[in-house]
Amino acid sequence: MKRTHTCGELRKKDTGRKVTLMGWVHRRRDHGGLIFIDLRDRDGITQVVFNPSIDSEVHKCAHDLKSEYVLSVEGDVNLRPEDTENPNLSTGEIEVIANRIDILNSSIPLPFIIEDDTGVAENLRFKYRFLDLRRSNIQKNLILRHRITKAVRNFLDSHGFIDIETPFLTRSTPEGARDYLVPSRINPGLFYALPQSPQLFKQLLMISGFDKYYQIVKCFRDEDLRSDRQPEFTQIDLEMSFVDMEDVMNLTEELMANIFNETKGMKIDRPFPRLSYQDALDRFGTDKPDIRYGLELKDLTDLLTSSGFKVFTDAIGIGGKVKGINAKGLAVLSRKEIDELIEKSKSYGAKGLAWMKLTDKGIESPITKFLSDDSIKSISKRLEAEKDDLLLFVADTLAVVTEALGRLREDIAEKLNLINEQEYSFVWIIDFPLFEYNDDEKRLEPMHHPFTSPIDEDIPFIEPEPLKVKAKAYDIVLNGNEIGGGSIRIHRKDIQEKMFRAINLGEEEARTKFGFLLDALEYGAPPHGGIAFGLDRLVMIMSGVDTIRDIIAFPKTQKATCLLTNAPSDVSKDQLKELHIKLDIHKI
RNA sequence: GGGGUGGUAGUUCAGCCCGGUUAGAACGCUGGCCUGUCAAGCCAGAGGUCGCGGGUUCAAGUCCCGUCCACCCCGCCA
Repeated sequence: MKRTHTCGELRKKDTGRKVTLMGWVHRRRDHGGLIFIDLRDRDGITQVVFNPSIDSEVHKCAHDLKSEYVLSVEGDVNLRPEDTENPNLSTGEIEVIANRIDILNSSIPLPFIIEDDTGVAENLRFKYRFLDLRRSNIQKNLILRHRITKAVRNFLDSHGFIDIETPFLTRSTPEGARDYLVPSRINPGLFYALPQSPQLFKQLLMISGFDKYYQIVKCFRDEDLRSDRQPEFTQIDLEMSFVDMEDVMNLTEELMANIFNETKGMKIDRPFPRLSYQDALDRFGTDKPDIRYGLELKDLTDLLTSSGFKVFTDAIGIGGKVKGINAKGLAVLSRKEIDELIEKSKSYGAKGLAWMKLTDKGIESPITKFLSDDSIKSISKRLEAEKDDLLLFVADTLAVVTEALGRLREDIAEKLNLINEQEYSFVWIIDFPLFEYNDDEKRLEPMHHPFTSPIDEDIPFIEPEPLKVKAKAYDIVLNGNEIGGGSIRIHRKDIQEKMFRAINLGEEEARTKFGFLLDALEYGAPPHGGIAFGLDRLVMIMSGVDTIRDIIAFPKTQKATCLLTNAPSDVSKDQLKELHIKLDIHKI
């Protein structure tokens, strides 16, 4: 009992061969006489024909087959009769005339049909994920994922990187996301934390002299979920010694080009364009811009300081800004559609959205009466407005204007169909500030993480003017998704201490939390830096799906539960006792 | 923690605004007919805790309140 071929393999040239196929009954078409079975495995579908005049016993057996029965079928490869070929199947020129059938297993009726374009609710799919994963488009995604990680390993191996595992049971770190904790049975009252990333370990490996390290590794963050965020996710993590930013960025570009070439046969243009953090915000309203389309934000503040429109002048008066975008050709929008845009802008934090239509009848707008002809002209010029365009304006604090217009820009790109789904457009974001001010907690925080190196010439300003200091950090953005980020690290103890002082991390606290790193920095730490990529997001984009749940075999729901296994679950009193844990749950 | 969408047959949905007959459709399932289909076709049939709890009413799938689940978003995610 051995299969000779998979269900996606047989072609015209195999005509006449005796073959054995194994797979699942995908579909049955019973004509009373002839019975057709689509036999499916992960490789494809082959039509099997049961003809009563060839073997009545086998034909009778085929009569009882149901969806998802598992079969072994022996038969002859037959060139399909003229006009019965199926161009939708890779095996569509042939069929297998069965002369023997073994039912390897039966199946009870399914909760849903196994088909690519399923309309089935996700909660049902996740409860029966083992059936959901039989769908070929999900299998395709996971196979692409496999090919991507294989390409990554081949590439990094050939460039001298060594795959080293780092612990999952490690210590909690003070900053960053909430940790997943694991109680220690042997050390009552103490906890491990699952790593949010292998950051500190990979730096230690550099200090150990491994020079080039990589790992494709699970990371854990106990934060709320989104369509592109799961509590456990996978990073392609790498670190190199004796390098500067250019080396890491160059290697990254080569790696990405290699992945696309190996898995999709696509050439990726290099070098990737670069945007400073500030330019990204100014021009696109986000630090992860989708640069497949224009629709850039333009600052109009200088043109409107003395306009007669109170909404604009009031915002400018308190130090705010007025910015606009040109929704090319959208003057056709109805009043109702514009109202929808206004509603959207409000949900993005703006107080309102001013607009101006350029029609063949002239300018149509509720605000022109407050503006002089000159300022209308200069606004139009700056936004490169032409007939049929729709101009949109937001006036508020810079942060609100940026956020609202940045997100409106994405909505409009979608409305205007400006997004080419076949295009993959990388961009580097650089020149990040080293620190940002946390308004809620009234303190300075590292923008990236506390081990990020400042640029050399800014080192003297770390303490006197920390917000002016730029970091040796870089994010890589693909089609509007942040897919990776990294930095050159601090390798000198004195600078690391300055950094901790700047974020008000006391010497004692720093010692407790990172003493091992500070110690290690004193024993000849080489200059080093690296980057980590979100594998799930990369695979999601390359698969053309819009949630990472579709490229993870067993994903969790938005409440971080697994509908298949029902995790998380109760544990026994004994288990808790052994861990010295008492529950204290506040019910409403 | 907050805002939004959805939950009716195994599945996908209609019915809900405007309460009132036996809650419908398609697909799937079961049985029958059928020798070139590939979403096979034709005929017949079975199948419902209208998410759950409470309220209003002569009467609730439909109105009101609460709650659970899934999804989208904000906060959060160095």
